[in-house]
Amino acid sequence: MTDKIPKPPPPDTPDSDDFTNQWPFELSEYLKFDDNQWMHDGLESFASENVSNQVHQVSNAGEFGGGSSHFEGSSSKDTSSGRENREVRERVAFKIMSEIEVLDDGYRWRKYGKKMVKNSPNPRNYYRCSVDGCNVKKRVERDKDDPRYVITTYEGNHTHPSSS
DNA sequence: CGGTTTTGACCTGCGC
DNA sequence: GCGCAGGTCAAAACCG
Repeated sequence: MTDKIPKPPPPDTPDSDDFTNQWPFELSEYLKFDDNQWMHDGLESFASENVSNQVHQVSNAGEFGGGSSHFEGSSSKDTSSGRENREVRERVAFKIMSEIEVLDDGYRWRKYGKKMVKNSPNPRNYYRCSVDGCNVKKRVERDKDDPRYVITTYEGNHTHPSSS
């Protein structure tokens, strides 16, 4: 990771406006927006089974900053068994056509785990923001149907300015 | 030297 | 109650 490669859309940041102005363009330069999509509800099912049939389109960069990416899929577990409902971590997943799995999005990610999913012959990588105080997590997995596609799932939002 | 990566083990939740 | 799948942590190795 030394090259300044385009990066996928960040989960959510106060500077989302800044991202909105750079990533969509850079991405299209290195990657192909053939079927990228947004998901928030069927994310799990999406990345687990039909990784190319649902979700929304991401042609609108304005959605990033204007619509504020506040996607939350799990937030209905507080009165189930006395379990506290910790902060609602927004989950955003993207499917992009790229040979690179982890793109430089301006943040430093530390890989903390790798797992082999049953539904895919490809392993799933788990990354975490190495910045202290920033508990953002990133999950990267290769599409089982299209190995040329990479599914990146962001969890949480950065609480610090991006480098660069 | 610091930070990061890597791999295996461990833990938790859910399903049957 | 046990098994499976997914997710996370930790110790060692490696890189710049």
